[in-house]
Amino acid sequence: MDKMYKENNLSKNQQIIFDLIDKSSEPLKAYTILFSVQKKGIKAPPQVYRALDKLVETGKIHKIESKNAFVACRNSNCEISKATAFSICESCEMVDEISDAKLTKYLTNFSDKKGTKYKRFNLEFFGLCKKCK
Amino acid sequence: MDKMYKENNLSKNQQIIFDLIDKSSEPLKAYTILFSVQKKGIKAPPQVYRALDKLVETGKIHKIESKNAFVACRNSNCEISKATAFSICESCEMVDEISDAKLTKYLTNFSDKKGTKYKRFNLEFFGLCKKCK
DNA sequence: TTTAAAATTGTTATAATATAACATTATGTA
DNA sequence: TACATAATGTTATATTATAACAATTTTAAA
Repeated sequence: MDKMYKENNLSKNQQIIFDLIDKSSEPLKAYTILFSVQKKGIKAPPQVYRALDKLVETGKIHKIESKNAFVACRNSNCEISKATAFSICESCEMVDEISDAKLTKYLTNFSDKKGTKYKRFNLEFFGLCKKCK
Repeated sequence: MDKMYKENNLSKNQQIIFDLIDKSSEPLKAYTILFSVQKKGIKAPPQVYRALDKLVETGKIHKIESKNAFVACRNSNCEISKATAFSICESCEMVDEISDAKLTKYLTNFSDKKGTKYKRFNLEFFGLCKKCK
């Protein structure tokens, strides 16, 4: 097969899975992804999980830990997932990535009582979205 | 059996499982808990998960979402888990609950660009703990 | 341009995490 | 008491994730 993934940095499976997540209006779970991409030849869980791992690692997607689901990164400032924040609707399950420079700065600079700073954080806010209120 | 759990508000299984988590120096996973309490008559996953659910609901423990593991609440100010923050060591897996009034206030009052406030948040900081640095 | 290392893929099996469903017993309260 | 609610016990199964190994593709260095 011709060098299929030179100009961008995603491999075939990574691209297929990223496109799916990127187009989705809601977080996608690994097995939902698996079922969706079986017609494209991705047939087994490890293929999905490996692509997901790589996409998380490179900051193209984020894992919503409380939901075991994945969303495309919408925040060019999250610096490869060192500083992620999300709002999650408890009713409709909608997830939005929060891009708030002040919040990022506050948390990135946060140090605990012993003066320890952290390399990375993940913040999940829960409530009702506009629609569900 | 005599009313075994009147004076406190935990049932037998809940108490057994809470005690185990409370004494642990590290987050415990559901199946680790299951193996530990089998000699006490708790034999099946649903018994563990039900107790965990209740303990989370009542704020006695918290779930560390990035690890699928549980720690006892060390922060009387988290108000039944409406405002939780943890520091997590990426090397030794140690988890500490952060009790920081300013941080709690900042995040509790946080509203996004549309002015939406949230009911609850969970924040996980990652880095190296004192020992591992 | 070979060629070797690294990354990616394909595949089977299985591990780890979590819940459904239903019967039974214990507890709190009218 | 007696009823409702909460908790328990049990079996089965659903969901999420990784181990292990073989093969292919890509990258980059010699």
